[in-house]
This record gives sequence, structure tokens and C-alpha cells, in this order.
Amino acid sequence: MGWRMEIYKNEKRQHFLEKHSIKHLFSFPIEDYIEVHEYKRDEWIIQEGTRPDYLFYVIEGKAKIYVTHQNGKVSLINFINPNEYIGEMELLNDIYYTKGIQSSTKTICLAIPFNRCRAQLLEDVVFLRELTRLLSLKSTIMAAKYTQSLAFPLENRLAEFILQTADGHVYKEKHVMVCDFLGVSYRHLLHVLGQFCEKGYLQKEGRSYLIQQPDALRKLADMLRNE
Amino acid sequence: MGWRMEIYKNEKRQHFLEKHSIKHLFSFPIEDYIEVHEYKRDEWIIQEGTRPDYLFYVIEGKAKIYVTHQNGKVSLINFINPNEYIGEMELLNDIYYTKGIQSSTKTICLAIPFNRCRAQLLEDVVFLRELTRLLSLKSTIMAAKYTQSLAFPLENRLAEFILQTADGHVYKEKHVMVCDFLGVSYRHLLHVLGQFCEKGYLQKEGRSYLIQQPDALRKLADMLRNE
DNA sequence: CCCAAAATATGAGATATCTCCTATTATCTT
DNA sequence: AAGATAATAGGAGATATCTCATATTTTGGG
Repeated sequence: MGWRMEIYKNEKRQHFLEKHSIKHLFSFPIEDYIEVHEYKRDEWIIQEGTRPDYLFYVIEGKAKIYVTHQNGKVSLINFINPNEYIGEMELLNDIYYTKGIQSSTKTICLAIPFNRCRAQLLEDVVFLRELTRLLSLKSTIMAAKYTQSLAFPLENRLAEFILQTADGHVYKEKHVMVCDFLGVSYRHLLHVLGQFCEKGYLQKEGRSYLIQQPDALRKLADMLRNE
Repeated sequence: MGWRMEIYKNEKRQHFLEKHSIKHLFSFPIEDYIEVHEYKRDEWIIQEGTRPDYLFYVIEGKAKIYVTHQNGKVSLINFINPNEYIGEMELLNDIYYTKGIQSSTKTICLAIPFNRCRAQLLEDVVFLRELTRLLSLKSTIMAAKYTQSLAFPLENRLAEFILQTADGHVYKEKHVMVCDFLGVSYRHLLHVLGQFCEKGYLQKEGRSYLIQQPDALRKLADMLRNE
């Protein structure tokens, strides 16, 4: 994994700047400062514990936010999708423990250098308004995940995850990733998946699972909703 | 609990507006619109599931954010302290499940009516910049609580909580509240407190606990930190 | 001052989840 | 193609945590 991200230059850079223009997110001309970075699958966009030099805006691909605990456990905090920022925390807070960001597919980001843009960004009402909205969502989602994880067993959270990630009626996520994401042991994940099969909600097909009773899963997942 | 919040008028209102001026948090004159609300201990500032009419800024007191789950469990998401907002989520998002906010001491808030101020607030760079910072902190704290709750047993999280809330070397929080906050059953909380006593970390004194070995607790709590 | 509600306590048994161990099968690298 | 590494799989026993039941004590309101 000694790969280094690729920086698009000239026409290629220009192409992506135009294809995914973010002019509307700022009230000052920012495009001149922007670099376009491409990260390969599984490449680290930010190393855990190391302050980044850029605010990133994801335009293509998908990434994961990881944190490592003292007891060796690893948590996959959340996924990052196109049109989301990476590095806002570091932009806003001088003191912050930086989480690791790893691409899970080829990922293309617009990279805005802190040193050149920080002051202007923090004065920009258009930028701040959108960032505020994104952060409020992020915070809400985290609060929900937190309380749900304490109030419900894996069964409910896994049901929701299966429905959200299934491709049609086929579920085939990597177990290890799911363990980190749902915060349970590999053994236990397999145990609950096994139960779902026994109950006929899922059917194992090679190394993936076919959803046989989506309504049963939906019922479990709906328990997580409020009201 | 049929109490209704008190709204300060005239001199009393003026007194609090001046004592805790928030002029510096806005770039437009907001003070004319502000009401000053006083909530008694245990009064609901916002009912769960009901959209509030105000953005609140807490100036004195302390409140708790609650959410109720379908299975009957209740989560105390977090505390709100002076100089924090209540109702930002509703200001920023049209669709949002409103959490319940309950004062835990007499609480005085500056209440900014949405209908009169919303548009101006969302245009105000000073306001947005600070709100962005607060939200980034909130989101970070939630993410940390989430992953910690999955990665560590109650022992570690309780140790931290005891150290944070102890008054000198005396811990005496209400068990029920702590259960909602740490997301465990009453029975289990008492069990772990009992273990701390057996190990000599705490000593039970009537209905409170004396901290005997702060270093042992600190060691447990430090496990939650990153790096 | 009395009563109902809330808070504290504790036992016993169930369940959810973890740790450790051992195989087998894919996948990647060279 | 071979060997190394990651992913899948499942057994067995430990632990963390929950549920339910019950009893006592404290507290707030009339």
C-alpha cells in the first residue's frame, strides 16, 4: 500500500473542475486554488492522528472514517459519499484528533489548501451555511446511531444495514468491515446472520446472502425509528 | 408538572439581556427580538416530537436532551450547558425529529423567535461561523461516544463519568439518570458500582460514593482516549 | 403528617456478545 | 504456480448486560 495519490493537471484537472463545479458553494472565486486528487481503492486519504493540509470535497467515489482505540478495536465511524467534505473538523478546530480516512473505491476529491483559503472560507456565508447544514445532519446521525446502539441488539441494526446495502435482493458486504461498522465481533455477526438464515429471512448462496423476507427485516429495522 | 415557563418582562428582561449579552454572536441587532425565558427544574423546554418556535441560547442552568425509543427505552443523549444553543437543528432542517429537552436545574434561556429571525440568521456570517464550530464539536463528541460505547464495557465509561461529575471526591448522581445517559440497565449499573467498591476504588457512604482510588478510575477512563 | 411516587437495593436466571482456537477457502503478490 | 495474507466459518466457554421480581427507603405534594 505504498501508493501515492495522483494529482490531475491541466486539461484533466480542468475537466473535473467543470464537470463537478462547486462555484455555487462559495461566494469567492475558489477554483484557482483547487487541486484535483485521485485516490485508489483502499488508499489512505488522511492518516489517523495526522493533520491534513487540505479541505476535501468528494466528487466521485466513497470513503470510510476509521478510528483506532487503545484496546486495539477499530471503529468504522461512517461512510463519506460524493458532495461531502473531509477535513472540516480540522478547518474549524485547532485541536482535534484526526480520524483516518480510507477510500473504499477509487475516489476523486477537490482539495482546497488550508493555508491559502482558510481565512476566506471562515468569512464566507454561502460556504458556512451549507457546512452548518451538513454538520447538523452529521451530528444528528451520530446521536441516532449512538442511542440506537445502546437501545437495540445487533439484530435490529444489522437488519437495517442489510436493507441499506443490499444490491437488489443480494447482500454481500465484507464481514470484517461490517463488524467495524456495527461495533460487534466477527463471531457474533456470523451468529446473527446464521439466525436470520434459520428464520428464513436470508438464504446463504455461496459467500453472499439472498434476502428472502424483506418485510421481516424491515420490521426489525423500523424498530430503530423514533415516534 | 403542569408548570409553564416564565417570560421576563421590562427591567428583568433588560437585566438579563445586558448581563449575558449575545450581541457579539450576531452581526445584526437581534436584542429587540429576544425573549428571556425561565424554566423550573425538570420542566420541559421542548417536548419530544414537537417543533419549537424559538432558537434558544442557554445563559444559566443546565438541561438534558432525551429521546424515546420504540421499545420503551429512553436515552439521555447529552447535557446542554450555558452558552450553547437549543433548537439549531430545527432552524437548519425542515425535516427533523425533535428531541425532548428537559431542564435539570432552573434554566434561563434567551429565546429567538424563528419566524422573525430565521432568514437573517441564515445570512449572518458571525452567527454561522460560531454555530458551525459548535456543531463540529457536537458531532465529534457524538462520534466519540458512539465508538467508545461499542468498543468498551461500562466499567470504562462509568469511571470517566464518575470523575467528570464527582463533587470533590464525592460521587452522588441519580442512578436512573446515569442509566439513561450511559445506556445500561439499572441493575447493571449497580453491579459495576458494586465491583468498584469491592476493588476499593469507591466506598459507599449512605447514598453516595466516596472516591478512594482516583488513579484507578483515571486509568480506566484513560482507556477511552485515542492515540 | 401521610401517602403515593420515585429511588435504592439485591437475587436469579436469561441473552447478547466476546475471546480464543482451529480449519478451510479466496485473493494477492511475486 | 506457490506461498503469504485476508476472508470465511464454526465450536466452546467466558463475560457483559438484560429482564423480571421483590423489598426497603426516601421524597414531594396535599
